Amino acid sequence: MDASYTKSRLYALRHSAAHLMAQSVLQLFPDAKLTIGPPIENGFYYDIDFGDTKITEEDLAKIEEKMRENAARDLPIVKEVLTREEARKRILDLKQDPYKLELLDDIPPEEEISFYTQGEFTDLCRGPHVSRTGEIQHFKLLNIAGAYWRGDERNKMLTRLYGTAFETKEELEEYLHNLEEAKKRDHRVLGRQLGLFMFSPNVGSGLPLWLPKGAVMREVLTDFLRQAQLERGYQPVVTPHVGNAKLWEISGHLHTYRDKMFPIMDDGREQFLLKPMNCPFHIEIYQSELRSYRDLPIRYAEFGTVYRYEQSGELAGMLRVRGFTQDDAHLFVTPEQLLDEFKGVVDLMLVVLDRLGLRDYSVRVGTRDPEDDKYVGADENWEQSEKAILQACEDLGLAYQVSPGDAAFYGPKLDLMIKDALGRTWQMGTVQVDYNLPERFQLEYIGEDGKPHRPIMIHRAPFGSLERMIGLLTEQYAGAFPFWLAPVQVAILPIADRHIPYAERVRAELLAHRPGLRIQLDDRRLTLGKKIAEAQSNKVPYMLILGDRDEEAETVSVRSREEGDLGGMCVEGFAAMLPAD
RNA sequence: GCCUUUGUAGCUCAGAGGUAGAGCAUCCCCUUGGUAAGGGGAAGGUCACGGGUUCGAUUCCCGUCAAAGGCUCCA
Repeated sequence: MDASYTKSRLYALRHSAAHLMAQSVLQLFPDAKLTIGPPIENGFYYDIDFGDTKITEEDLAKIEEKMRENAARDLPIVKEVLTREEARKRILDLKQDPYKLELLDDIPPEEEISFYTQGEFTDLCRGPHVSRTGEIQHFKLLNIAGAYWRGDERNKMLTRLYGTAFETKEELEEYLHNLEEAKKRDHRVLGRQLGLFMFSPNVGSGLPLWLPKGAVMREVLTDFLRQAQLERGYQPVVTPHVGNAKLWEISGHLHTYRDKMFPIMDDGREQFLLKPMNCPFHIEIYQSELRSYRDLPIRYAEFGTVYRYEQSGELAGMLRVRGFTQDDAHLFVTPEQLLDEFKGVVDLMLVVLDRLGLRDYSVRVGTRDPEDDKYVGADENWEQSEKAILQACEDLGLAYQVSPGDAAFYGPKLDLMIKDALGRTWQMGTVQVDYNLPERFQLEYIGEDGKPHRPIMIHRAPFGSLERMIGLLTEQYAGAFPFWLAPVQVAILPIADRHIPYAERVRAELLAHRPGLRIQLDDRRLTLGKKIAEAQSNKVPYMLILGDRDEEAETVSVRSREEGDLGGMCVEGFAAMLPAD
């Protein structure tokens, strides 16, 4: 949230709406305990402990009704500053312990302690608020969710009530309308409509099945990246989906990552794991020979499918699945090469983003959370690698934000973050510096001095995963993919059966001009309008309509997805007007 | 995993304590057509699965599975 929002009247209005909701909740459920209730990007929420009472959507409607009554009372909202002792007493009087007392204890000594009161309702709160409840006119409660106290799953689960509020009725209605519109761009809806991918309960939760058109998109994307990587000195490798559990014991995954892995397979002699990451395999390849400093950097790339046993409640269409293909690579570099190689990777990521037409992304540098002990490796290595990442960002002029606690357990990283149709942020591409695995696997190269040295690893995936990337691209483009990515690029629509032979000729000629062009010839006996409607809803970039007139003149009638009827032209002319790639 | 919600034909959805309907898609027939859906007919459902209440459950209750929105965690 940017500063202009947090200082805006809208922000205060939503904050006050949260209070209005809390007031109404206490009228209906006097034993409820309030915790925190802030404004958020598109509205507000309040986390409330309802004890053993289950809150349902019917209650939400009642609460909203009560809110309208309290707004109509047009109560003044009054601020009051208390001392810490007075505040403690007030909270106990209001029966809002223990949560509010905990919050009170967190307020630093130099900060003032304020309460806001409207009618019989008083809440510990930093403010600011609007001046009267009557100002809160255009709001709606949206949904109920569970949320852990202080965001920690070891704590009690509270009930979170979400709502939104706006200055005007029009803005509220527009927001609700946009929510509906966003649902139409949902990749799960479009994925089915466009025949890209599916899930089947018979296969398993979070395990996608790629349909022919989605599989084509995967190939287009991998071909593109494979080429870009070849140009940058990457070498392809291929490794299995399963491997001996010992590998992950050495890597530390079994210790740190166990609950994210599918259960161990045990044949009584050996134990195997479905790989959650490709790194140990690439490391084995690195170690298959004695390496010289002259060999480095080594860049092993693999479109590797990995399996992670994500919590069931976390799965989200293609954006979070349990089996996915990373456009993975591991770079083995000397300390002197680290910065340049890191920059090279980020540069490749920017090329990829540009190609995909993704402009609206943010860069997050994930560093260690000093409070957390999940991280492995020496402090000086962490410091060095965090420094290298920040240096690379500076050198490349990237706008980034540092996010403590978002590092991988083995090293800091740089992530590309992109929003989906519903405004949720997802991590896409990632680059991670790793001193830990080289240590654990005792990786070495022989340096100029003839002595063994330890390389540094860089893990990186510009797409992140094909699943997430294609899911996200589907939402970004609302299914109308750019020409080079469209699963079907040209639909040939003969008007009547007698035009099919001509359609076949046109297809052959078009392929001669543009080898590999993805053409679909619709030779079904349907009306032209029907064929166009179908091709249009499948978002095919170009349609070629072929009837008597075209056959006679040796032309094709072109219809574009965006611009409609473009008129007749010869096949060569059409081939020439197609986008270059 | 936890909280809330949902699960009816391939898809989108309607329905009610007494044994289920529409549109689209599918199949057949007619239509050979010029820029977003020609006409007619047929077929298609253990109402997610398993228990319970009831004379009777797809409908009410419990459990399981799956999905959605959150929370915690990650490409």
